[in-house]
Amino acid sequence: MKRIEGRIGKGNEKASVFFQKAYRVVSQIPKGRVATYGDIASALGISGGARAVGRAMSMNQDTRTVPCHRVVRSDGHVGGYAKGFLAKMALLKKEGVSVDDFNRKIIDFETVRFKKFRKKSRG
DNA sequence: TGTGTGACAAAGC
DNA sequence: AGCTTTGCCACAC
Repeated sequence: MKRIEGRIGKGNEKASVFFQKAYRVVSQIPKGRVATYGDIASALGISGGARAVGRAMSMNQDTRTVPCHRVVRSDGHVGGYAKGFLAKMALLKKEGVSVDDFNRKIIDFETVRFKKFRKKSRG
């Protein structure tokens, strides 16, 4: 966990353990795939704590350490982004995820949806 | 200890 | 199909 711990320290020293775990789960999302806040929360062990996850994402300023842009809403909406949903859609499209610029929603959401999270990074 | 907030989620109209 | 309301969690004051 120290790996991320150091990264988070980059202006986010207030990050709690819960946040660090959230970042770790999000970082598990492979390229070209997306996940929902609820799934992230569930992976962390808190079902219904989607909002808490959202907070963790918002708190994260290092978009390079954590691919928070791969986290979208359960309804397929791209959701928000520290840099703006525009940047979020751009990143997703660059990775191969089809996004609707008009409705700002993920195309084939259920297809690119990644929910094969693991509780421990040890595999 | 209690209240307010936020990149959410599900239900109701 | 779209908006509004309520519920949830963890954090900050």
